[in-house]
Amino acid sequence: MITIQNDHFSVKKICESGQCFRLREIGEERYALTALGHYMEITQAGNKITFHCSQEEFDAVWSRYFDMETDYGKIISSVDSEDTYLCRAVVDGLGIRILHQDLWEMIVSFIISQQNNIKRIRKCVDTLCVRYGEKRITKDGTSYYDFPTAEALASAAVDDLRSCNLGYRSRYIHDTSVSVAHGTVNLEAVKHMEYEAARAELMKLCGVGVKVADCICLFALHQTDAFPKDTHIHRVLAERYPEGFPFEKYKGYAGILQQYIFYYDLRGGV
DNA sequence: CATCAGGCGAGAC
DNA sequence: GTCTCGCCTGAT
Repeated sequence: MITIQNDHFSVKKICESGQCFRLREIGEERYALTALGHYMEITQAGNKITFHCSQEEFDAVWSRYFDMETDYGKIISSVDSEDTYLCRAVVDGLGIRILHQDLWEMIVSFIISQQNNIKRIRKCVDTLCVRYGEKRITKDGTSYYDFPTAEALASAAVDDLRSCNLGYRSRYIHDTSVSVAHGTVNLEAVKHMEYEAARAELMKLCGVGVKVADCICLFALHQTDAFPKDTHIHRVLAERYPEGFPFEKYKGYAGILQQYIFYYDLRGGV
């Protein structure tokens, strides 16, 4: 178990920002994360974060997952001081990070996310994991489920998926799982593509449109130019940036700012 | 009882 | 290319 101090790391805000549906609060300042075939608990008091894992596991798995190489202070200080809305958003979201999550998991999660709310998205994802994921048990006896593989989901009947309360997204998940399991869309290749190519390739998947593809690019491929525009972002851009959002000022990381704006708006920021 | 939640696909034009 | 419409389900 290792403890670090970092002003730009808030498990709570990462959890609330809705990019990861398998990070959940399990107690006072205590969180459980299931990702990349691992389970880990995290506790945080102020800027002190404790990862309940070995140093080796942290270095091998979580350091990259939590994007520890990126200097979020630098990003925040680069915000135009005259852009008072964006300044308020980044201050409110201090501690948010863009995770490096699993590509397949993000594809399925964000197909589920359309016309859906975070609470129900979590429930749907959990159900899929319990029904189709591998069950595992940690050294201290905590059981958890891996995210199901494309093959596992592809072999499920659409009606079985429907009974996971996926609604009309059941067919999308089924068709997409088949495409990936059969290699019609090669995810290993997608991982090595540039942003535009990856986005276009992902949109070949059923249920993946512009917005979902951008979420996948941002949260799995760490393509920080990707700027997912959902209904919240559309409204904020129309209200706050009638002349257009200044993408040229934030080339290479506008997507990270999108996440601050999304989180700020979600919490009722004005 | 309506409406809506981090859209998308299909069909019309 | 752009527009419209219908869509599962649960929360409010």
